[in-house]
Amino acid sequence: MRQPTIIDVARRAGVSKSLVSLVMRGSERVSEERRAAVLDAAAELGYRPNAVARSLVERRSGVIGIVLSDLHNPFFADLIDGVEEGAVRGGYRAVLAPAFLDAGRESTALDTLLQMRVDGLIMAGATVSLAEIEQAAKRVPMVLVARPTRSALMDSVRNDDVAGAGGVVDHLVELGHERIAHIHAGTAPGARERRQGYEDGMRRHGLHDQIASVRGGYTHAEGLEAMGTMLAWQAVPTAVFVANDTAAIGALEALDAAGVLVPGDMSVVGYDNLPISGLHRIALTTVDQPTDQMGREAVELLIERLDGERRDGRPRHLVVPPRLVVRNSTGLPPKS
Amino acid sequence: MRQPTIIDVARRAGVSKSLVSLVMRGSERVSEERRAAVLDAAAELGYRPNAVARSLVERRSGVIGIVLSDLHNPFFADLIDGVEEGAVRGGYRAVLAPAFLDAGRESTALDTLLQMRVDGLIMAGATVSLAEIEQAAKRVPMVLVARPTRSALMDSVRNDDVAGAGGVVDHLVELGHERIAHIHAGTAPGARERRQGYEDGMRRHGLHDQIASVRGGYTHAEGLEAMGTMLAWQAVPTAVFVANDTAAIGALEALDAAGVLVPGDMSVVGYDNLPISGLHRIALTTVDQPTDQMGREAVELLIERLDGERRDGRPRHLVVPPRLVVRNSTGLPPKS
DNA sequence: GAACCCGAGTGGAACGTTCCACCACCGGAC
DNA sequence: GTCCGGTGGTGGAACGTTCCACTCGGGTTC
Repeated sequence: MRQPTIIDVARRAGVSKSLVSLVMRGSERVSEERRAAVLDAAAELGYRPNAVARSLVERRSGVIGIVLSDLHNPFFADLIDGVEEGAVRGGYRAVLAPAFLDAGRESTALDTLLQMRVDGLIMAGATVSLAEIEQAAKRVPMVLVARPTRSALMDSVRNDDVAGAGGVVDHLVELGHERIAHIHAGTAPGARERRQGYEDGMRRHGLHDQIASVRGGYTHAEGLEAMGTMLAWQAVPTAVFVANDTAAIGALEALDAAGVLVPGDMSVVGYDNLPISGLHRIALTTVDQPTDQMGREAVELLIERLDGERRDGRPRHLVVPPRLVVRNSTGLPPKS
Repeated sequence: MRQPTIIDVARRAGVSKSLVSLVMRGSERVSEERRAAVLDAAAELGYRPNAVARSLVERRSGVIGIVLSDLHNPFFADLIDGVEEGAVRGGYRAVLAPAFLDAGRESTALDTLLQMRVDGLIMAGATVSLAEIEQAAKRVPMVLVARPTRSALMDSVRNDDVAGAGGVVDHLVELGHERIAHIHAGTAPGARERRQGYEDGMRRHGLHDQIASVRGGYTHAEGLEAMGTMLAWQAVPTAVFVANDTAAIGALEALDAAGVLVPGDMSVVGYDNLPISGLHRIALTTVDQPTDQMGREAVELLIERLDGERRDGRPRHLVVPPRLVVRNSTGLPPKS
C-alpha cells in the first residue's frame, strides 16, 4: 500500500523532482515534451500529491474546517451546503468535524481540526465556552455562525433572534392570544436572545404578568417533555412559542398524544423554518433564517480574511433579518 | 499568527526537541522535573502539536475519513453517530467530507480526504462509480456502507434491501392489496435491490401482472413528483412502496395536496425508518435499518484492518436484517 | 566575438515532527 | 579501580513536498 511519491514519478519520467512539482502545479515554464512525460509517468503510477507534505512546507492546507454542534439538526445541513459552495468558489476545500450536542465531543472536534492545521474555522451553533473559542481564534481565523457574540477576535453571522422572537409574540397577540408561554433552551446558543425577544414582546403588549416559561432545549425530546410539563399547569396557555422547530415538533407530538388540537386548543410556533416544518401535516408557524445565505456569508468573511483582503483588521458581526412564516399551527385562541 | 513549534518549547524549557517530543507523547522515560518544565513551557506558549508534520513522518494520520453522499438525509446523521463513537473508541478521529447527492462533489470530497492521507475511508451511500471507489480502495482501507457491492478490495455493511422490500409487499398483500406500485430510485445505491425485492415479492404472490413502477429518487422532490405521475394513471394503485422515507414523505405531500386519504384511499410505505417517520402526524409504515449499529460495525471492520488484526486478508461483506415497522400509513384497501 | 539575457531545468534547504543510534552519568559488583 | 547495566537525555536523518538560487545553452545585441 505504499503510495508513490514525487520522486518515483521523477525517476520514471527521467526528470528532477522539481520539474514534476512544477508540472503538477500546472506551471507554464515547462516544455510540452517533458510535461507529457511527467503526466504519463504520474498516471501510470497512480500518483496523487501528498497534501500532508505540501501543507507542511507551504504552511497552509487549503482547507476550511467546520465544527458542527449537532449533525442531527437539519438546520445545519443547509448551512453546510452554503459553506461548501462558497469554499469551493474561493479555491478552498471544506472538511467537517461532527459533535453531537456534547461540549466534550465538540472540544475534540475543534482540536482535531486545529491540529490538522486547517486555514480557517467555522463553528456552527457552538456550545463550548467562549474562552475556548477565543483561544482557537487566536491561532486561526474564525467565524462563528448562529451563536451571538461580540468578541473582537472573530467574525460572526447570525440572525436577529430578539427581533424574530418579538415578531412571534406580535403575531400571536394580533390573533388575540394573551396567555402566551415560552419553552426556552437555557444557555444554548441564541436561546437567551429568543427568550429576551419573547419577554420584551410580552411587555410591549402589556402582558408582562403573563410571561411564563419552562426550560426545554433544542432537541425533540426536550420539546416533548417541556410541553408535558406545561399541560399540567393550572392555567394552560393558549399559545406556546418554542425555542426551535425541532423542539416545537416534539411539543406537537406531546399535544397530539394528549388530544389537544392545534391550533384549535393551542397555537404553537417554532424557530428555524426547517424543511419538515413546511409539510402539510406539520404546517408549523415559524421564523425563517436564510440558512444557506448565512453559510455563504460566513465563508466569504473567512476567505476575505484568509486572502488578506480586509483593509482594516476589524471583526465583522453580521446580523441577518429573520422572517415570520405563518402556517397552520397558529390560529385564534379558544373561545372559553 | 505563527504558531509555536516543538523547538520553541524546547528552547524555553532548556531541553532538546526530542525530550519535548517524548513528554508530549506521554513517555515514561522522563524525569518528573523535566516533564514539568516542558509542560509549563508548552502551556505558556500555547503549544499544540502539528498533526501535519506528525502524519508526514509517521506515515499515518490517526484520522478516519467519511464521505457522505447526502448531508440532508437524516439517515446519515445516525450512521455518523455510530462511526464517530467507534472511531474514538478505537483511538482514531473522524473527519467528514460532505457531498450533496452530486457525483462531482462526491469525487472532490473523496479526493480531499485521500490527499489528506486519512488512514481509512468510509463511504456512505456513495453515488460515484465503482471504478473510482476501487481505485481509492487500492491505496487506503475502505468500507462501503449502504451500497451493495461484492468488490474484493473493500469491506461493506448494508441491510438486506431485497428482503426488506419483500417484507413490505408481504405486509401489503396480507392487508388485501393487489394493485401495489413502486416508486424506485433508479441507479442510486440500494435502489436496484429494493426494486428487485418488490418485483420478486409481487411474483411470489402471483401478482406479476400488477407490477408497476415509476422512477422517483431518494429526495423529497422526486417522491412528490413521482406520486403526481401515479395519481394521473388510469388505474391508480391502492398501495405504493416508495424507495425511501424521504421520498415517501414527498409522496404523502402530493397525496395530501390532492386530497387523497392515507391509508383510507391509498397505503404508503417507505424505507429507512427516519426519526420523522415516527411522528404521530406522519406515522409512516417503513422498514427499519439498524443505522447506528451499521455505523459501528463499519468502523470496527475498518479499524480491524488498520490495526492489522485481520488474520486472513479476505473482505467482509456484512448484511444486517431489516425490520418492518407498521404504522398508520397502511391499512385495508378501499372498498370499491 | 564578447556580453548579455532568457527559458528550461536542477539540487538542496526548509517545513515540524518521530525515531534511532548514541552518549553521559551513576551506583553496584568484583 | 575497572567494568557493567540502566536511566535520562541528545543530535541528526527521514518523511514528501515547495521554493529559491543556481546552471546550462542558445540566441540577440552591440
